[in-house]
Amino acid sequence: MTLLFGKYAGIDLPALITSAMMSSEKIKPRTRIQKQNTAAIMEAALEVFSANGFRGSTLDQIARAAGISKPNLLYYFSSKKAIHVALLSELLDAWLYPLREMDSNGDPKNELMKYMRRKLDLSRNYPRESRLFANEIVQGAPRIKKFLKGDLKNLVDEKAEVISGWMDQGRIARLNPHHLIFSIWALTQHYADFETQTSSILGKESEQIYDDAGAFLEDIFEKIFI
Amino acid sequence: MTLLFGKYAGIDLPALITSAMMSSEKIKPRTRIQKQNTAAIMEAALEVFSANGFRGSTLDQIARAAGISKPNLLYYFSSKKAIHVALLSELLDAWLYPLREMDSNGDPKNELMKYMRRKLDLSRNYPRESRLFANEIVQGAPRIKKFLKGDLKNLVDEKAEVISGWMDQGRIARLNPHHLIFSIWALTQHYADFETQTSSILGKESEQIYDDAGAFLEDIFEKIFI
DNA sequence: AAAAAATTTTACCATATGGTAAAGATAAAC
DNA sequence: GTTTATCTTTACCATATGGTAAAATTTTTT
Repeated sequence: MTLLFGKYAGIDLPALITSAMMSSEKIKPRTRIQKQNTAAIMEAALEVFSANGFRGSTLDQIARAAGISKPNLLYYFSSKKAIHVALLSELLDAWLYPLREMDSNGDPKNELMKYMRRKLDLSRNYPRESRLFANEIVQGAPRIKKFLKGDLKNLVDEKAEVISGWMDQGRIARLNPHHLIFSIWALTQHYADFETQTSSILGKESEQIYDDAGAFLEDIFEKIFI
Repeated sequence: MTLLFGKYAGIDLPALITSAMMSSEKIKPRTRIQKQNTAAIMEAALEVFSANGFRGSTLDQIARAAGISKPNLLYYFSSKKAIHVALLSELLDAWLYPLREMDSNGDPKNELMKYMRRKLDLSRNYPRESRLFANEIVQGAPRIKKFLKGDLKNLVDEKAEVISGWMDQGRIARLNPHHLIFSIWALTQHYADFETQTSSILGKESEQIYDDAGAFLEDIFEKIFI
């Protein structure tokens, strides 16, 4: 089950699903078969793209994973690129959500901790989505540069402003607010994106690693915010 | 200039270069031409692989970047895979180096800070190497799993033991030592691997970003270690 | 049940790509 | 200067891959 068609760290996201579908290829699947097949394709594409990157993935792989033939797949999406774009645009909306939720009227430390926990939950529950994103960024974000410089930059700037305000009021330690946000991203996404590495080193179950990571991140951010 | 053929965050690494060359295709380039061409190929391959991943890169691209023909490239390396493996095995030795340098007899906070600074320097001075590594890990580390579970795990376990000792002695805050090491990796590599993202958001020069990142990381680790 | 619309399959195709064979050209050794 | 070893180019090839056309099938509508 992909992020967008399901729940999202415990929160329903019907609005996001709708907006995502609009930007997808077929403007809103009508029939039962269309709904079923596009969902299967998206799920398969997430699996394949997140594991192999865009160029490392083939239409045959995706079609096989979706349980349909390649020409049939191309009946639903006009090209390989179109599937990738559809997946990413779904993801991006969802990716912004937890940061958007950060409440300027809430308790600063509490709000930041909540954001950190949500991001870690995303890594834990949606590692494939995280890796899809990571693959795209590491390779220069050819398809989502506009998003990075637009919606993402705007939101981050806005929230950095909020955090900066909290710092001015002395309610939280003075730090570079942009880099503080980056640090939350880096520390949480690392567990999804570099899972192969952490699990190779720790030799533990994924669940145990995330529990330990959660405790560790609580510990250090507790100190950082003071 | 690649990491291995040059300097390494200010430190000469002749030993690493030698050991890396041994594991390369042609067991030690003899002639002037061989030396020149293998160097050009490695440099070109680093550029291309780090930007596009393994499957996203073509021999034609690498050959063009190296200024030679594809068949000529294959005179020096038996396959695409061989170039990739040669690049990675060069990198891995160098990658371990700063952690190996962490001295159990030094001052704990000082040693950890030094390690953090070196890792950030690596991101700053060798972002392509960092992205080559990131590409490989994100996609499940098909070619270096053995390294992760072997040399890397051993070294990390050993150093985690050292850090744990420091914590036992109360010379540094009690934290999960493995995750502490991961946090240094995550926070420093993020600036190389996700450079597209950070620069899109900040809209600043890379040098400025790294200066700010350095100051930020000093700030937070100062707190974390207490 | 017939007609219309939607879906799936079969049979292809053009291009890209990793790789090879062998002849030709250079450079090094004697 | 000739021989030998190294290096480079030309001409290929087999396979993989993204994508298309059109017939065949299934589903929906009337």
